[in-house]
Amino acid sequence: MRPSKRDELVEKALLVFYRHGFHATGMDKLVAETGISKTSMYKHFPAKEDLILAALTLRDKQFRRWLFRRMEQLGSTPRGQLIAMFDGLKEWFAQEGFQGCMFMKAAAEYQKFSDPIHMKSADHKSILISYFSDIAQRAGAEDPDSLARRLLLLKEGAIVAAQLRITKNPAMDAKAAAKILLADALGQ
Amino acid sequence: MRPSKRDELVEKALLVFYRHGFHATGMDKLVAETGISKTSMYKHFPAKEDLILAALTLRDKQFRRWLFRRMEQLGSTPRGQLIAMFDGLKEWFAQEGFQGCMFMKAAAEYQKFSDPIHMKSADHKSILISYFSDIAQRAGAEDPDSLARRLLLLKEGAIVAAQLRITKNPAMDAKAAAKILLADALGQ
DNA sequence: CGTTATATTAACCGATCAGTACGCCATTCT
DNA sequence: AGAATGGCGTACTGATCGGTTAATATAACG
Repeated sequence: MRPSKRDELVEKALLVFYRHGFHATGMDKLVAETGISKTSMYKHFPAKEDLILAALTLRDKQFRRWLFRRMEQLGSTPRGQLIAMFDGLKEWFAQEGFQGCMFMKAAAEYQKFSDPIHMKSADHKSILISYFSDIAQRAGAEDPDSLARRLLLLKEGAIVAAQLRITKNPAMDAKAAAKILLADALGQ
Repeated sequence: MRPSKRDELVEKALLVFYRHGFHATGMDKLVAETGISKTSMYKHFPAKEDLILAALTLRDKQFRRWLFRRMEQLGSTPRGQLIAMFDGLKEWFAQEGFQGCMFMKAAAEYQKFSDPIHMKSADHKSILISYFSDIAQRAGAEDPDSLARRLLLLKEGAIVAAQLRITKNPAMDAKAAAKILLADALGQ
């Protein structure tokens, strides 16, 4: 099944938003970069906000699929998978075109908690916590939610550090810290 | 010398940028919110970017002064000060009008590493690391830089979590994690 | 009081913003 | 072949963007 014109638009818009930001990306620029006419865009999405939300939905799906799969590939045990997350992050940070977390940036530009874009960004992170918590429970953590929240802090911090390039290898810093936290939570 | 108009402008601009974002804040809106004429603004700052940089400089000074003082007040030992940072963060998160880290948001809107705004944001975080590292050394850490980087990850992660409200008490999650990392680094 | 320097209002600039109206052109149905 | 349909590019809308210009108002200082 060939990708529909709509999906093609969302995919390309996602890249442009990710690279240049949301407010900084005008619809005209989107037309120029995607080659899709403005009329078509507004036929699929009545407003820019709807297009942004669609892009975030796609990003959420893409990112989770990639991260979860990579964790499974790199880690053989539940504990190993949690630690492998940071190996996955390292790969992500090293990718050309890495520009930080799209949801963080979206929340930074649309700050109101009631804004659908902000809410969507928060949802993405909540889903990650649930996933981490499930694995933490299988790993035998006494308080899997607590461990999941701590690992999320390390992950988000590492992304910030990578985006700003304030440290050389934030993913491995986070990995080292995660090992210590895991040792504590799982009783070695 | 009477309080300069320039400082007044920067202070007010800082608040508006923090609350509404950078691209979303036009110069006309700044005129409306500060009561300062556009001509005066452009006399002090030749471009919007210069005003943003001045606001970030002020924010850097304000935030560091506040955080470092609070750490000294709440912690009596070097180790205690590092942990007290997260008590300080908790207070910050609870403040009305808390909207996340201004430098994160600035870096999110001005993504190019060569952009002065991005560089300024990264500088702020680097200074924090140095400060943490100094304290970590006084606390007797074997590798104070490494410990400082890990604590920064927790701090940045907590700010993200607080901004997005994805967990209830990110500052205390980070504090608990920090205690574990400190116990490991200081061999207690 | 007059001169000078500074701050103000307000209009204005071209460019761009999100969003819309319209006319061209190819396909399809008759 | 001819009419109708629907997708698409173009050009336009009023509003706002960052930034400038000119004339006026205010204050300081001799």
